[in-house]
Amino acid sequence: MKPSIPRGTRDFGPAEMQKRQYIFDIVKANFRLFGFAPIETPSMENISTLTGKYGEEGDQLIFKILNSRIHESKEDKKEELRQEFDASIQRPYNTELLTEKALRYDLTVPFARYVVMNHNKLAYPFKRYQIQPVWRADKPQKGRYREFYQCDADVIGSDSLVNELELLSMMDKTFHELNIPVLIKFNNRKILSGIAEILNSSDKIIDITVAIDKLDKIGKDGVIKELAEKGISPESIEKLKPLIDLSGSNEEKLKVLTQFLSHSEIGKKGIEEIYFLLDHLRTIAIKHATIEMDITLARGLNYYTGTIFEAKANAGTFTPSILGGGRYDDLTGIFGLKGLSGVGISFGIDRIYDVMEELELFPESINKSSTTKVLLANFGKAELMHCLTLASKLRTAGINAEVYPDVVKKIGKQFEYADKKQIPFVGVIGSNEMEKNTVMLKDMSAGTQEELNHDQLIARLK
RNA sequence: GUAGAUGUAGCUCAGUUGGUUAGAGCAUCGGUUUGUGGUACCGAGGGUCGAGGGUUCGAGCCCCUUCAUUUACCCCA
Repeated sequence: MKPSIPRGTRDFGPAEMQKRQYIFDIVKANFRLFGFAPIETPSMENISTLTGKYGEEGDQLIFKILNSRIHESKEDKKEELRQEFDASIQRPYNTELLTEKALRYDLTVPFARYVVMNHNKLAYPFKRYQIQPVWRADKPQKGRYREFYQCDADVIGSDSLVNELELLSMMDKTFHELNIPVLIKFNNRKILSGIAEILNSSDKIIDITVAIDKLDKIGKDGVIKELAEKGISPESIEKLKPLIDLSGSNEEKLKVLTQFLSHSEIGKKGIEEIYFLLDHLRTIAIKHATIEMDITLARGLNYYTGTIFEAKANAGTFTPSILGGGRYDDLTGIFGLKGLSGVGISFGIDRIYDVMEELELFPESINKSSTTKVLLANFGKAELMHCLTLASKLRTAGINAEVYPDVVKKIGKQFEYADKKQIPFVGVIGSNEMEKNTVMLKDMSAGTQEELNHDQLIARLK
């Protein structure tokens, strides 16, 4: 049998893990620096926890888990199961008779569930980070996987826009440390709601923003055509024209918007919030990222209600969104806990990896498959035991060391192993060295070697 | 869902209008070298050409079906 893995999933070898870990470490360090504490939640949730939170399209991308041991059901139940199975082939959902559990689709909804279940134990505002895989039953493509990691940081129980500022600052710092030139776009759902209010078509707001978002790709006429196809009235399209044409600096765009939304309370609130963020960007000293307001930024997840964020690499040809996030006023409400506002972001580490790979941003030092500093090569059983003692001495000194565990005919094999694993030094211990209590240390890249006693060896490798 | 591309050795891929025993590089193993890898040279093993059917004297190549992978649209990290 030829082995394979499910599509949209990947194995990660040591060399890839080294680089992935590098990203995780930087992200995690920044989460901690900004006061976020870690939690983890189960890979699977009750399906009722997840459905209805991600919009119609999102719901269909949830990976469902078939109920276990259905073969043990009583006979009358089996008939019911059969009917449900037949029915579920005809429609895009099935009941909990077949599926009670599902793999998590993101980390935000499980977080909301966690907050509700642990309400009395938490100190608000509660700041948590969470780095775990999520699963989506999407069709895989470049930069789109069925299993991928999200790195979330959310603060819940505070409606202050200072949280948004802190998150912006954290994004800037993190991407700076990763050395990724980044464009952070932000918008406010209240503005989108305002636009819908003015046009009197709140149900079409997603269609409208999606259409406007395509301006770059299909041009102004294309956008207008798409709006018409989505059932937007000609009068509304006429009204929208200044927004389609929106360009210039953040200030110029806001001026147009302010006028457009002058009769929408919620729209005006959105503008106020955006001004707050823009006014204080200087305070938080964004050093690296380009920050841009973009009223076409909509984001699919339907729980966002305020600020929304998205980041893309600002270089290269492969520029998928590598971070998303936003504010949700009432995510815990559906789980019965009202009045907790939250805001959070999610780094998409798999795409960050792909982008960094394309732009060759991984530092040389981590670009190898092993962290071993020295391999102790041996010539026989007695030498091998001697190596073990020396290895533990090296490790006590904090030097990553490994011992070649087999006694082999050709010593070259051990050098070959070190070479393949890119181990920089090989310590050779034969009977000569053992007698003198020394090591013949070879520098693998230079090809040179010198005989050292144990103290010299440690000093040399430190 | 819609459209395109690709399936040949463990991996990456060649393979001429259809014509003897299907090739290369890398990897593996052995040797040149029984105290030295990466470089060089010599040799070896390894294939139901994704699967099934059809056309033909003859199919890796043409036709049909099917499965898998992949890219784009939609949406998203």
